[in-house]
Amino acid sequence: MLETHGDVCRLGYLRIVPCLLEDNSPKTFDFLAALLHDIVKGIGDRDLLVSKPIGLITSLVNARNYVTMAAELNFIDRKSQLLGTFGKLYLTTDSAIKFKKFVDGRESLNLIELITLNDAEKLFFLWALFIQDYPFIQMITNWALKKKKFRRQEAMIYAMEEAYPQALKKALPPSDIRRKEAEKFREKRLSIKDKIEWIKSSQYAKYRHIAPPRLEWLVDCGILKRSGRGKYEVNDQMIYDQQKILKLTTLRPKKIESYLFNDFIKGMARWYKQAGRTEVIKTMIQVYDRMSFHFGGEVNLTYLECMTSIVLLENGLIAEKQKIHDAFNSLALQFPDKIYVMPGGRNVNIAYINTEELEI
DNA sequence: TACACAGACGTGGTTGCTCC
DNA sequence: GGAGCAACCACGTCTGTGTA
Repeated sequence: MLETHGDVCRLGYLRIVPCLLEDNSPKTFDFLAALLHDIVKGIGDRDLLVSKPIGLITSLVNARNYVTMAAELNFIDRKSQLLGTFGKLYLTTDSAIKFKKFVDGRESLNLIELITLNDAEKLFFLWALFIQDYPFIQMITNWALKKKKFRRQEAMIYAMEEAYPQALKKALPPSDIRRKEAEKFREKRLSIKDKIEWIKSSQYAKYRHIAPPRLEWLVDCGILKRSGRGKYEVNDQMIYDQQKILKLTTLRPKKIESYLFNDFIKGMARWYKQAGRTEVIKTMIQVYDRMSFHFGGEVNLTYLECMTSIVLLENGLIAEKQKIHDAFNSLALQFPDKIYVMPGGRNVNIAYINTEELEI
């Protein structure tokens, strides 16, 4: 489960962080925040935005909160202060190229481009969030989809007094004091009769930092939309199948990748052209090259398949993970001396492709 | 028009690292 | 080992504004 700050509402900013770490030199969070703040502070076309989004970076302090969020999402590895797994994975997308150029000053972006995710990125962040914020984000998503239309206040009450204690129960040992505290949230809130006193309470401060960002992340991923100040509703224009999102909210982390990139992605097929075998293989090799650059020689086969699916989506094509897996296997049979899989422990398979000598 | 509350903007306390 | 400092975390509070 992620530790959050109420400011950190726009997922789009997180795409910049891996680009800042691509040189493979460790950077402190404060230094990264200063870089991030410097890069985005000049972009001031906020008035042009129809929806007036919240969570824009306006100060060094909230840039710092975005860097912390990047670490929570595993875009940054806290220990080494280098790229984390999801940071490395993001750098293998086509979309990352635009942000690398932006960071280097070779391309300029406006605020809309900076905070808006394309469909492939929405899927990428959905993946990262559902893995890293398990099971809290699942519960909130499930509640929101069933509720259809709601106010921020009621979402906060549900999130903090029902979902949060349940999520902590799954995430923390029974002895952990935070579990016991969370179970008393409702009782404590009801004991405060005066609304002003409630809003000034430390418990309300905690609510505001934990629940609202998650609603905004679901807006960025295209599942919810804002329908006024503090109001949300399910986005009826979303590219996903609502039933499939509901199913996604019931899965354990181990099942999420497989479901997201097989059944779930099928629900998006009406918007995309099916990828052919050649397109799948060409993209997979391209993604492999990018991944081996960031991960070293050892490329996790599951990640390779998921990222191939995402990069295909960026190019208007759709292919399920199973189809990509089959393409990999058939290629491995065709070129046994250039492509193979080696066991990497804990059921993780490492793919090796000698791309230099491979002719497709 | 009042006030409830959303959103912005900190800040004090804690942790952990480095150097002597 | 402990002092000093930087980095980091967990709330806290103020202001502006949408809504009843």
